[in-house]
Amino acid sequence: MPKNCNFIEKLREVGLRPTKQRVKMCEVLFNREKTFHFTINDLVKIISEKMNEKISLATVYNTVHAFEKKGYLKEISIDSHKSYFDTNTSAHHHFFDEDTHQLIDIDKNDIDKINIKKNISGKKINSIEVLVRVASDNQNQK
Amino acid sequence: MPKNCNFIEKLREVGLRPTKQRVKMCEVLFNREKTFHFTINDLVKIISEKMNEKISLATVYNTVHAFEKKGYLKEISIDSHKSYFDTNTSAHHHFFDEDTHQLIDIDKNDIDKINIKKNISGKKINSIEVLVRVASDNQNQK
DNA sequence: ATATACATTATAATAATTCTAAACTATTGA
DNA sequence: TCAATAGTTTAGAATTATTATAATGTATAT
Ligand SMILES: [Mn+2]
Ligand SMILES: [Mn+2]
Ligand SMILES: [Zn+2]
Ligand SMILES: [Zn+2]
Repeated sequence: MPKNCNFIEKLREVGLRPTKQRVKMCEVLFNREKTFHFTINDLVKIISEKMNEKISLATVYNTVHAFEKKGYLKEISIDSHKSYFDTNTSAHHHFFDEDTHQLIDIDKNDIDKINIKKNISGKKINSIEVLVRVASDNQNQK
Repeated sequence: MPKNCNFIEKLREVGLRPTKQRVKMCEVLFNREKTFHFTINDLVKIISEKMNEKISLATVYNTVHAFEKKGYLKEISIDSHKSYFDTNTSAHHHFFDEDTHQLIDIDKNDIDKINIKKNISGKKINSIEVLVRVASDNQNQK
């Protein structure tokens, strides 16, 4: 019944000890319907608001990186000044809203397949990702 | 005859005083045939090796940002831990070589036009950029 | 030339991230 | 069970990249 059981097993599967802190973070990160994009600061804020216990900043960093290494999270580069993370770990495309600084996944069906005609010799393609920067359309002013 | 004249005028055009340091940086950045991708550290190293005079780190930061604001440079996000800059200021696509951490422009003709079928309502698209991560193809081992 | 606004510089301050080492906890197996 | 062990958390220190400060220097317009 406690949905935590999922997470305890999930953590064990990849060899991470299911500590209180890690299970708590799993709940915040993975008990969601939609992809979650966040910065470390977002996450610390959410945890300290939603939960009543304290968690160390170092632990949030450690845990995010542990999850990243185990394939539960992915780091996204849109802004060289901040680290964004993503619960969608597959190669995928994003809108980046320059007004709100929000990342939004682009549905696979909403973009035509990308075709690279010429690659670099001796190299293989690991991923192809598109970043679409959007901002509010201010043509609708009188 | 001195190619600096270009840069002195170029700087004046956008209202930047053509100081010794700025002209020097222009030479390093824009006296090239191909697009130049660099980090601030790269640039400081190049200047201090190629030139004989000292330049302050703060000036390099200031000048890069001044050039960025005036449209001579563009910041590129591939790695949330480092700021990369690009002398190609148009919206364009990149290979990122994960072995060497080198950025390489993708020629416009080497990629099909990207088509986004569904946009976010009330937002206009500012740019569409593709990042292709590549790495050495290690299938060619005996 | 002079005045003025703008730039450069060394250094200090800030912010994000990582390190350290001591205290704590989950797991193992006697 | 219950220690022994390996792994984890934590507060705070250290590191790194970047930005701010404020004194000094320089370009430009009279
Ligand atoms: Mn990282
Ligand atoms: Mn920047
Ligand atoms: Zn995403
Ligand atoms: Zn480029």
